[in-house]
Amino acid sequence: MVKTSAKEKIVEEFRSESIQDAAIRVIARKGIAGASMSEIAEEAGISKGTIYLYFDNQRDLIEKTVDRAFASLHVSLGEAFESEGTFLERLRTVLRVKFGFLAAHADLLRIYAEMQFPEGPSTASVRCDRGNRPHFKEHQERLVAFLTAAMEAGEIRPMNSRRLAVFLQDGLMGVLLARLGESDPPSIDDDVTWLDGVILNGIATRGVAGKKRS
Amino acid sequence: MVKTSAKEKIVEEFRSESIQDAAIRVIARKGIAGASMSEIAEEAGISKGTIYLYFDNQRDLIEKTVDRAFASLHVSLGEAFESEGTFLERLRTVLRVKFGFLAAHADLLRIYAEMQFPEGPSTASVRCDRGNRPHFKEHQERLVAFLTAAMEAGEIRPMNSRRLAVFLQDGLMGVLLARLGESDPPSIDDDVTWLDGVILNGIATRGVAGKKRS
DNA sequence: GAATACAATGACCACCCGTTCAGTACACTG
DNA sequence: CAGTGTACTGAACGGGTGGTCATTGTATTC
Repeated sequence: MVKTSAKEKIVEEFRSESIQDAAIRVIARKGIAGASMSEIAEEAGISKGTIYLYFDNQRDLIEKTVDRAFASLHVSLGEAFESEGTFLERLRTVLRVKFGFLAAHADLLRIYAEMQFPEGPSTASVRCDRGNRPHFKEHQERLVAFLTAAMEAGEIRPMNSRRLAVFLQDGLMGVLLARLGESDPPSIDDDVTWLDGVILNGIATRGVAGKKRS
Repeated sequence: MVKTSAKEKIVEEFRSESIQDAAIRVIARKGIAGASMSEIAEEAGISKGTIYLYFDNQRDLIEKTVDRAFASLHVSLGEAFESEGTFLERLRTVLRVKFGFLAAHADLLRIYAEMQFPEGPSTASVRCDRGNRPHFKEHQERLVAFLTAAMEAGEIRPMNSRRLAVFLQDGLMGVLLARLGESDPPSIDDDVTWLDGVILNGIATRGVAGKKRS
C-alpha cells in the first residue's frame, strides 16, 4: 500500500477536473449529444479507458461537468436575487449577472441553450429533457418566485409569472445566441440596458399604451 | 412500358407524402437528430430501402418533410405581414398566426424549436445550423424588415430591430414550449393577448416607467 | 536491484447508424 | 399462360458509438 494520503486525492481531483475541462471544450464545439467519449479523451490527451477510472459512464461525466461549469453562475445568481434594492433594481441585477456570465463564457452558452430546449437525442443516455435538469429547473423556479413577489409588491403588473419567466429566459437566450453570430457585438452593458428597457416599458412609443390624451 | 401516366405520378406522390407524414411523427417523438431511417420506415410500415426510392438520402427526406410541414405557416405569415392596419395591429396578427399555428401543431413545434436553436449533431448529415435553415432565416428577415419599418413609422421605439426580432421569436418559442408541459393551458387567444401586452407595454407598473409624477 | 502495486492504455466487443443492391414478388402485356 | 418490367425488400457493409479488460509501463517500497 502506498500513500493513501491527501496527495493522492489531490492528483485524482486534478485529473478529474482536467477531463471535465476537456469535455466542456468538446461540448462547446459539438454540443452535448455530439460529444463522444473518444473526442473528449483525445482533447484531454489521455486514453478513452482512463475516463472510466474517474467517471461511471458518459452520463455521469456530462452531469458532473455541467454541474461544475454552472456552479459559479449559481452562486452569483443567488446573491443577485437576495441583493439590496427594489424588485426592479434586483431584476436588473439578475439579468446583468446571467447575461454577463453567459456572454463571457460562450462555451457554456451552448450547453445552457441545450438544457433549456429539447434536443434530438441520438444516444438516449445523454438525454436531458427540458425542465428535468436541476439547474434549469431551479433557475426557473427562483425567477418565478421572484416575479410573483414583485407583482405582490406592486412593482410589476400582475400576470402569470411562470409565463413571464420562460418568456424572459428564452428571449434572453435568443439575444445571447444572436451575439455569437456577430463580428463585434455591442457591449454587454448596452445589451442589458436595452433588455431592461424593453422588458420594463415595452416597445410601443409612449402615448399608444396610455391611449388618447387629448 | 406501362402507364407513364398521371396515375403513376399520383401514387408516387402519395407514397412520398405518407413517408413524410411518418417522418413528422417520428421527429415529434425523437427530434430531428434522433429520427433514424429505420424508425421512419417502421412508422410508415415499409422497408428501409423503399425510402431511398423516393428520397436521395436522410438529409433530403428531412429537408423536404420540413419544407412541406411549414408551407402553410409560410403563406399565412406572408399574408399577415401584408395585411391591413397599423404596424401594431399587423404585429399582433403576425404573432397570432405564428403562435396559433405552432400551438395547434405541437408535433411541428419541436421541429421549429430545433431549427431555431443549435443542436447537437450526432449525424453530421442532418445538421442544420441556426440561421442556415431557409425557413427560419426568412421568417427572421421578414420580421426584422417589418420592425424596422414600424420604427421608421414611429409606432415602436427606435432600437436594434434584429435584437428585438430574436428576442420576440425566442420568447414566443419559450411560451409555446411551456404550454406543452401544461395539462390545460390558457386559450391561445389569452396567451397571445398577454404576449401583446407585455411586448407593447412592458411589465412595469405605470408611473415607474415615466418616473416621478409627485 | 528486485518486488510490488496500480494507473493508464488501446485493442476489442456489441450495437446502431445511413446506405446499397442482388434478389423477390407481383401486376401488367401480348 | 409465358414474358417482362419494376416496386419493393432486407441482408450486408462500412463506420462510429459507449463501454470493457488483459496487458503494459512506471513509481514506490523493501
